[in-house]
Amino acid sequence: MNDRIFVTAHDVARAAGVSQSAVSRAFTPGASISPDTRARILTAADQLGYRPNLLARSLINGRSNIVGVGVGNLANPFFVETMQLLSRALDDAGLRLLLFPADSGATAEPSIHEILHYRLDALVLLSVGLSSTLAEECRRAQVPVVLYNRTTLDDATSSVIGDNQIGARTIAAHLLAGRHQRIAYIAGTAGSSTNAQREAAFFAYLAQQGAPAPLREDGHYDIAAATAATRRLLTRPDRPDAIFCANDLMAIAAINVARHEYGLDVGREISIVGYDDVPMAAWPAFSLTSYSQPAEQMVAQTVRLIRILRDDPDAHQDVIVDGTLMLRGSSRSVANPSAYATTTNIATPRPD
Amino acid sequence: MNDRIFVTAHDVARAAGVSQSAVSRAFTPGASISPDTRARILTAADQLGYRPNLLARSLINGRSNIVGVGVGNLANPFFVETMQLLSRALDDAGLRLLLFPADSGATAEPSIHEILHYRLDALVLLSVGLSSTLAEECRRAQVPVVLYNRTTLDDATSSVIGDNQIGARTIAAHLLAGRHQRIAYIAGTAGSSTNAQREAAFFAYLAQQGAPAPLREDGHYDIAAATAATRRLLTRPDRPDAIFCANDLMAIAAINVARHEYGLDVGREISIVGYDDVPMAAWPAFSLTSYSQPAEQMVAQTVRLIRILRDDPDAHQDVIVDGTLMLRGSSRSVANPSAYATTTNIATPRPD
DNA sequence: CTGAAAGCGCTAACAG
DNA sequence: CTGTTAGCGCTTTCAG
Repeated sequence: MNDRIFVTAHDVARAAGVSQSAVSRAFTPGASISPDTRARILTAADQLGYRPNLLARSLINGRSNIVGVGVGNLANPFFVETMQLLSRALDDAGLRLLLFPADSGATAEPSIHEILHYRLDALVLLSVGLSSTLAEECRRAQVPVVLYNRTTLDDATSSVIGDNQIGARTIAAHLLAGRHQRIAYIAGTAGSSTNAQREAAFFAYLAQQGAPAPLREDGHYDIAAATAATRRLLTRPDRPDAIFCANDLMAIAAINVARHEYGLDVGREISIVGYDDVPMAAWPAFSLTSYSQPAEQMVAQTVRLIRILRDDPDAHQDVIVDGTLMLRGSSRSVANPSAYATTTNIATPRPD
Repeated sequence: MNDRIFVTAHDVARAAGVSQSAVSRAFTPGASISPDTRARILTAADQLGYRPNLLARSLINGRSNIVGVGVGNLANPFFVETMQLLSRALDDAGLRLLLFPADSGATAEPSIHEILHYRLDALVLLSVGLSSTLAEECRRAQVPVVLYNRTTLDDATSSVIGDNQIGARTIAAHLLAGRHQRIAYIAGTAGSSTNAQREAAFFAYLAQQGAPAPLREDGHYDIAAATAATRRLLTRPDRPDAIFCANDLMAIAAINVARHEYGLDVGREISIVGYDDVPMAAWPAFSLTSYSQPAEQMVAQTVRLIRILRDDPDAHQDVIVDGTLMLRGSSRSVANPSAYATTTNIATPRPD
């Protein structure tokens, strides 16, 4: 066993000729201590290389300033972007980010059970489902949970999501306005609330407008599955002339297949639309029309919720953030996009 | 202030009619306790929803089982892949991953100074430089440092890197074998050891083979900068017919520019080669020839180092992991690749 | 095998 | 403003 010997507040106290609690005060922002002794202590501390042990501090005030973050699958750039923003936002809020891997599926990995043993200020689940046993464990451990890009019927957990209803409806309207005849939908993971909401709203809007029910394939929010799904669609005799993929990752897979395997002119012979508006969507290689989920705002809301829940664990709420349909080359252009922009934003960005 | 009340070992002890230390033993793997009382304690603990407080435990045994990970920029998919693998690998090793954002530059964010106050078992820096002050702080805090995809002259820090020398030489040989006339290099971040090593080896090999010195532009491992660099290169009257980009992210930016802005047939009119072999490189949209850095092996080595350093902080070592040149469509094909494969692996993978 | 007791390093009243 | 005194929740001798 490695025996690391650390400099403690006692050592500093002895060196500075003060009590150990004086050392503590010297390192506590608003504590009452004379500038003189404080300076002396800080000098001694610096010489000895002293750093207050945050574990001990957390043990006392009962909170660790640590937020647990469970991430399922970083293959989706939307979550990468989110991680990036979240780590900075938490940092700015003085919170540490304890990361743990989770299955994208409904249940989280066993390790989360252990992670809960830290006195987490909150637990954020990025597109990871909350199993009922995990919810129960968090309740017991008194760790507030924030679901990101996911919702649950459980009333006691907070969530931050984009407006999947409006997003899917706007995309449906966009495709109808483009006079597409055979529309298809490539679905995300079956159990996910994002897919459930997008799919329901998409199908409902089309039905409501008197359009035929779209074709449907499963893509599981996964490149390989979406690739296979696209192949199935494009091999059909009644090949669709428009595909709405439940996220950008799958849409990019679909573009790859349509263009490189079937030689289709994406944007003319077939329209492909995604969801999330990941940075890659703007690349000329894809120029993907996509409904944006503003990660920056969603992260800001997440941190806001965490700060509230830290002080009042029962103040759970659900936040819905607006998005925008980013019109790009992968979908057939329409004369007047704003004609169907009754409920949401639509933008025609210039390529980067 | 929110006052969360937690179940402690005392509560369980009272409920089970044993001493508090018995409760501790019940939760300590190899402790001497009768199966009978152990079972009784576990039952009581379960009923009360008791979880041992890991902060208190860490306070005693002096180690937190937490590894700090500093990440500069997740725009590069290589680091995303690494993060994914690393979080799982650490999890399997029973270690927690405390993430903090860092500048890609030489110095890490201020927050790292605070993160060091936890009793970290180790600190991993993903392609983030180690400033001398940070190194000094880690030494004082007795936190062993592992540099990932980076080296430093500092003898007291460990590192895990790919073989940049061989990689760059292999790429140079590949381009020469393809009879390219005007070769260019788009460099990564100036201060980074990866760029320094790749650039030096690339230039040295070309010179050694009697080839003219390549053109050179700065790409800073950044999409926007690499895009601009490529434009500068392709606008020249003596446009290069081959570009080696110091990583895949920049190579993909270069492909985008060459193909969509200059209408070039990448792989015939111009060869573009990257470094890292990120998953995207295999997509048909890019089909990027690239020298692989096997993230899986590099992560495994990193975790191995951490486990060693946990017990012996002075056991620093530098690990170099082999890569493979993945030949794809973005570079002019060569009759017999193995002809110049004197020092490394070369593969011609099938597209996914 | 078990309980009592002594801390891990720090903060937070409490007197002075 | 400062030192003293209790602990935070747990592990770990040390007796029994």
